[in-house]
Amino acid sequence: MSWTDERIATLKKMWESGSTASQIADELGGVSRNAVIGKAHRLGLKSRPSPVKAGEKKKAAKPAAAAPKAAPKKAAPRPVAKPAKPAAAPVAKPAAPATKADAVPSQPLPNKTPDLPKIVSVGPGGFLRQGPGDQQPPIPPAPPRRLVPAKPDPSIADKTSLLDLSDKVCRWPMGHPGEPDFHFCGDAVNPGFPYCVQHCGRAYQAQLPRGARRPPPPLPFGGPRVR
DNA sequence: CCCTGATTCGC
DNA sequence: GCGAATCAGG
Repeated sequence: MSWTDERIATLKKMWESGSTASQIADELGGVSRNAVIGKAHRLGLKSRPSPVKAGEKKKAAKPAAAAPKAAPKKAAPRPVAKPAKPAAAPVAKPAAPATKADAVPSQPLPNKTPDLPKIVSVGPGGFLRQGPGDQQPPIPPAPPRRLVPAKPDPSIADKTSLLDLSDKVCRWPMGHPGEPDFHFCGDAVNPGFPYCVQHCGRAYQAQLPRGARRPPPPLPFGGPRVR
């Protein structure tokens, strides 16, 4: 599998939405979790709440890690020494949740929250499912108007692509990412929601108890891909 | 054990 | 550039 524009776009969207690398990899298909992470980093995306780095100690004694490695798998001695690179590239935004001490949920308002981990889930086609409340933050700068350029495939020339999403059009996925005709609904949204009225009906179905749940619920175009 | 992301390094 | 192997925290 190669990293096409579409796949990269999906990767970016999902990564920035807080989807895990596994989810992204699974959605894209044909790539491993590691591949996604590797690509994400190469793209310059970085540092979602990483479990390992979250509890960063002040002491950055990194070299210790390399030592125990010694003989990985191949007996090939690795004289390579990559020692001093301490002040690499600190994140522009200092991590908010340094310790559990913070919290202070004193702001239920959906106002502009600085860096709280956005709770976003990914729907059937890799779209962003967001709470109606926090629709506002995610698309502040209305990007340059693009009337369907950069879309080599004529079959989706008039469709709503991943890049054409705005807070005014329905984000319901039609098809699956990576497929040639993948696009979004694009209808006018139900105000306050990411979807049009019709798709809101699908997106916000009440969750029934497990026992009483209807197995074959309506899903867009066959629902999630089966693998 | 499972999960997560980060990093390294051979390809 | 890619991603498996590896590391490391939860």
